[in-house]
Formats: sequence, structure tokens, C-alpha cells
Amino acid sequence: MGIKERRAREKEQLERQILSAARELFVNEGYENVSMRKIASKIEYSPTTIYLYFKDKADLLDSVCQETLLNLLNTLEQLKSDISDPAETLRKSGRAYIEFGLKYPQDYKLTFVIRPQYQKGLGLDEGSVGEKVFDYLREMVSECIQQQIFDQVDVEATSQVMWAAVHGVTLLLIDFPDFPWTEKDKLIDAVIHTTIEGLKA
Amino acid sequence: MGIKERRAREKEQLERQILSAARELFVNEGYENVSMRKIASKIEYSPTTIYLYFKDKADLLDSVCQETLLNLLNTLEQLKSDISDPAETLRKSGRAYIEFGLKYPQDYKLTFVIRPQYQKGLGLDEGSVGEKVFDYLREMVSECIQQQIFDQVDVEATSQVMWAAVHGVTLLLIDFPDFPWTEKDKLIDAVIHTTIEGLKA
DNA sequence: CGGTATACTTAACAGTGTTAAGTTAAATAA
DNA sequence: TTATTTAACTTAACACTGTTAAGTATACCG
Repeated sequence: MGIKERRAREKEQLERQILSAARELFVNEGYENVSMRKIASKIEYSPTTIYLYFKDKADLLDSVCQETLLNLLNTLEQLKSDISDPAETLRKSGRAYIEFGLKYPQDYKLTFVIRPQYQKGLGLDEGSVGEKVFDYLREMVSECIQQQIFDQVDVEATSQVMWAAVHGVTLLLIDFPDFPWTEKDKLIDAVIHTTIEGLKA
Repeated sequence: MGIKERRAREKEQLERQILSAARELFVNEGYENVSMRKIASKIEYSPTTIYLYFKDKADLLDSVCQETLLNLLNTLEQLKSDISDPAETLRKSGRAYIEFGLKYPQDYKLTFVIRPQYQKGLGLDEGSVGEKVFDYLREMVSECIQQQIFDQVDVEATSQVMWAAVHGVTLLLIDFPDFPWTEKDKLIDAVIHTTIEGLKA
């Protein structure tokens, strides 16, 4: 049954090829400016072939965003090692989150801003990668609370405040690159520092 | 010369008519799902007439966003009265900002997320309404610093941190309505409180 | 070899933003 | 008053969009 497996492998390969072409185009030209025909011509297939692998354009976006969330999760989980100083780990995680967003600004916007517009069913559902990302944050915050670094006791509320802060600064830096921002690194540190200090108070 | 004036008035009126039709459609159906033909048919003119009043669809979006910023500015400036307790005024302003975003979520997204994608030249340029909104924030923060409520002395950085926090929570609440948020009002207060306390520390 | 399923393509539909050319009616000049 | 210019608007068209139905060719199975 080696033939069937090879065929299955080839199908998977084409699916990945479509996905990576879509990602590249979405990121470089913006979701709205990318047509199915453009993606198709990049991989040298007819436009309709894509529909054999993905339900529609939004589904394609969805898959691209899943990958992005997985990348973000991997980036973050590399920091989890050191539990002795949870506040410092949280700080580092916040920085890593923002830097991820700034390193792949289009991926970030696609995932956290564009997709919610097309997929009303969000993507932070139970068991999803998106939920795992937020779970990571919950863990970090929970550790801080357990070690009584924070004044708060509500893990949920505290995590959400943290998320709002990093999400906010990330999007502002992406969307208004010409705004007279304070030196970028300083601003990022200020946001994280302020939030963590505020949670201590 | 009453005739000329009447004609000019009629032109202005049609421009406003186009604008209000566009806003209504953008807000209810989303910028991408609104066609020039739809706007035109709503006001019972041919699609091309719109191009006599606005350069293109992005220009229409631009004008709608200008109005939104003006509304936001008016909403905020009604709070400026009380200077005796600047931290409290800042708190109220933050709340008003977020509530404005949640009251008109599509307008907010249009202005602060969608437009930057189409109008790279931002909209916070010198003399613009957008700049005036940020100036308002600067003033509030500056007052807090002068009264030595904040530990910081950098008005710019401090204002930007504040903006990031309120922008972040506003967008999260808009974009992920199904996420298991802490009770909304509590979250909003937590974000504002945390940020202001963090700036004091 | 004949038939079937798989993988892909062609052609088409209804819609998009936008432009160039055309029309109609009002304002101005002779 | 009549001719001409100007302003406001419309019609028709172009090159594109996402998506579907129908068609084709090739590899697999009995």
C-alpha cells in the first residue's frame, strides 16, 4: 500500500504549499489584496484547486492564523523554564509577545484583528491553540499570585489586564508607525513595567 | 447671489448624505462588505456620483473616521472641567474612551485599525483631529505629573502607556466578544486602575 | 480491458472599484 | 431672446474579485 501513502503525502504537500503561498501573500500584500487567483498562480495550479483543500478564503486565513498562534506559543514556551522569579518570567514573556507581534506584524494583525472580522466564532475555543496561548499567560500570572508578588488574587482578571496592555502597545506600534513614539524599547519596557507594578500595588 | 449659495448648500447636503449613508453601511455591514453601488443605491444616485465628492472608497472611509474622531474628542472634552483631581479625571477619561469604543465598536475599529491599513499616512498628523485627541490625553497626563501624582516625568512615554492600555482592552472586548472575560466593567476598571497605579509606583 | 474514482481545469456567474465618455439642465454672455 | 459654456449627474465599460457547476484526463481496481 505504498502508492496510496505516497499519494496522501503528495496531497498533504500541496496543502502545505497552498498554505505557505497564502501566508506569504497575505503577509506581504494584505489579506484583502490577495486573490485566490494570485495564490493559485504562485503555486502554478488553477484557482479552483484551492477549493479542494480549503473551504474558502476565510478558511485559508484561518489555517494561516492557526500556524501563527502555534509559532507564538512555541516562542513563549521557550521562556517557561525559570520559575524561581515569576515576575521576571512574566516580564520576559510580555516582551516576547510584543516582539513576536512586531517581528511578524502582518501575521499578528491577521490573527488578532482581521480574522475575528471574518470568523465570528473567534478561535480561542476550548482546546484550540489560541486558548493554549492564553493558558500560558494564565500560568505565568498564577505563579506570581501564588508567590504573593501581586496584590490581586483573581488570575483571570489579572491575566486579561496583562493581555490588554501588551496587545494594545503591539497594535499601536504596528498601525501607527509614523506616530512620534518614545523610543520603541523604552515604550515596551514602560508598558510591561507599569502593568506589573500596577498589579503589585 | 442667493442662487449660488443655495447650490453650494445643496452640494454640501449631498456630501453629508453620502457620508452618513457610508457610515451607516460601514458600521452595520463592515467596510469590506460595502460597495460603492450599495452606498449609491441607498441615497438613490448613480455610483459614479460619489466620485464627484470623494476621491475613492478609502477617502470616504477617511472622512467617516474624521467624524468619529471628532465625536470622540467632544465626548472626552466634556470631562476636562475638574482639574483639582487630575488622577480622577484621567481615570474618567480612560473609561470614557473605552466606553466610546464599545458603544460604537465598528466606528472604533474603522478608525483605529481598518483605516491605518488603507491610509498609510495615518491620520494623527499635525493639526489633525486625531492629534487633538492625543493632545487631550497629554494634557491629562501632564497635569498628573505636575501635581507629582506620577513617579514618571516623561509626558510622552506616560501618555503612550496609557493609550496602549485603553486601546488594548477596547479592541480585545470588541474582537473577542465570546471570550470568557471577567465582568466587563470590572475588567475596564482593573485596566485603568492598574495602569495609573503602575505609573505612580 | 472496462469502469470508477481521484485530481485537477475550464467556463461561467454575479459582483467589485474605478474611469472615460455621454447626457441633460441650468447659468452666463451675446 | 438665443447661443454657448459650465455644472451635475448617468451610462457603459474595463479589469478584476470569490465561488460554483460542469467537464476532462489520468491513475487505480475488478
